[in-house]
Formats: sequence, C-alpha cells, structure tokens
Amino acid sequence: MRIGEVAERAGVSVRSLRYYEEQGLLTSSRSPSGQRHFAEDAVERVQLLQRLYVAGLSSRTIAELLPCVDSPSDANSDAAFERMIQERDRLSVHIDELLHARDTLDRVIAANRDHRREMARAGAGAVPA
Amino acid sequence: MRIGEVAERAGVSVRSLRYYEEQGLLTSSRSPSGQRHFAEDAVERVQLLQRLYVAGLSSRTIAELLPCVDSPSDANSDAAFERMIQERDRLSVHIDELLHARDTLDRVIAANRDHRREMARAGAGAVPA
DNA sequence: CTAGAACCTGACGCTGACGTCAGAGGCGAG
DNA sequence: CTCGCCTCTGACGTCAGCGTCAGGTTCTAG
Repeated sequence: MRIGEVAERAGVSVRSLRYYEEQGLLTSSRSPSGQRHFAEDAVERVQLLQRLYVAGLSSRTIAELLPCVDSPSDANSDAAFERMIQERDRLSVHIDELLHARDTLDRVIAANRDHRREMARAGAGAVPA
Repeated sequence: MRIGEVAERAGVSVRSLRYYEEQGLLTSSRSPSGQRHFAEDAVERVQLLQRLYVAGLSSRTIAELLPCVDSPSDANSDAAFERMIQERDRLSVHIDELLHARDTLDRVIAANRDHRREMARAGAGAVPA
C-alpha cells in the first residue's frame, strides 16, 4: 500500500505517517523511485500508535516500548518492561484525576440545573412581555 | 494574601497565577503600590482551575464556563450551560479512550510477563555462567 | 537605614505533534 | 505525450501553558 491509502484507512494524515516513520514508530520499504510501501498490518500499527498517543505517551516513550510490543519473547531490556508498567500506572492515576474532574463538572451542572428550574418556576408569569 | 502565599498553598507557580489572572480566570485587588491581593477562596479557585485543566479544558473554554460556576442563578447564557454539558461529554469520551488504552497496555504487559516466565524456566539451568 | 526577599511588567524560550507551503519528481489514463 | 493526482524532501508555522531572564520597585527583619 502507498502512504495515502494507509492514511485514509487508519484515519490519520499523510504527514502523521511520515512523522511516525521519522520517529522510528513505523517502518516501510521503498520503491526504486523512493516511494514508501507499507505492509497490510501498518494500519493496525498506526491505530495502536494512536491509542498510545491518546494515553499520553510521547513519541520517544512509545519508541522505547515498541520492541516490547513487537517481540515480547526477546530479551528487550528489563528497563523497557519496567517503563511500560510505570506508564500504565501513570495512566491509571490520570484516569482517576479525570474521573474526579468529571465529578466536579457534574456537581456544577447539577447546581445549575436546580437554579434554572427555580428560575423557570418563579419567572413563569413574572415577565410575560 | 499575596501571590506567593497563594502559589504555595495551591501548589502552583507564581507565574501560573499571573497567567490565570491574565486569562480572566482569577481576580485580585491591587494595593496602592500595585501588588496583587487575593481573597482566601483564591486557593480553592486555583484548585478548581487545576482540575479543569486536567480535564483537558483550555483557558478560553474555562473562561466561558466560569460565570456558570460562580453564579449559577444568573442568566449566564444558555450557551455556557450547553457548553459545559458538551465538555462533560467530551471528557467522558476521553475517559473511555483512556480505559481502552490501558486495556491495550495491560494486554501487552501480560503477554510479556508470560514470555518472561517461560524464558526464566527454560533458561534456569541453561546459562549458569 | 539597609540587605535581601518578594513583587511588578514585559517579553522571549520551550516543547511536541503535527499543518502547511515550496519545489521537484513519479505514474496511470486517455 | 500530457494532464492531473500522488508522492518526495526539507523547512518553517502553530498553539498553549507556562519557565525564565531582565530590569526595576516594594516590603520587612534587624
């Protein structure tokens, strides 16, 4: 597949794909004329990358963890494995923070809804234009 | 309270507080010499801001929602209220994405752990140095 | 009165994941 | 052959939430 097709299938920009390759997160072969050629599983790969980005991992961090993902049987340094667990924990903490934040929003929303209902009742016949 | 004390109590930098004020998220009175003076509840306010930032809201978005938070009884445009609900939904979606991402990480971690255990057993007496 | 901490206003720097523009090839259809 | 679309490599632009330095004023302890 050429880069445009991968981009469309994975739902990302062509620019992003080139960036991922540049960061060592994605590999491609080249045609004699220099055009990139991607394997079928590149689409899945890109979607995995997207999920890791969403998780708040940086390109560099992802690059460190990918060997672990690609060949779990290898002797891919304990460091990478530890790092992955560490990132998982960081993510858990972040999720908790977001849940907290959502609670806060919910409380504000509830307070508003109450006041709105009151206002609606009080003003029903008060300002009849 | 002066700015330094607020910063310390809220656990943020002085620079951040000035930035918040600049963005209209925080108010202060000024002493004749021009120094900022904050009320007691400024600390709480800052912590609220922090939570909203964590939730992924931008300064501008927060600025739009704050009237709603501060005076829920006011006629603070329905738009602001709608916006708040919209942001809550966005946050929920994001949380789901993060949970998904964590699952992905967990699967990778589990796969690695398995392979590691196998390796440990196979290699136990194989490379005794 | 004076040293030093805390405060002030600009204003530039930084980071990361791309967007975007420029200029120059490829490549299939008609 | 050529028109139009895709691709290539640089390389600069962006945005946001601050960090940080500069140069100057103000407050406070001794």
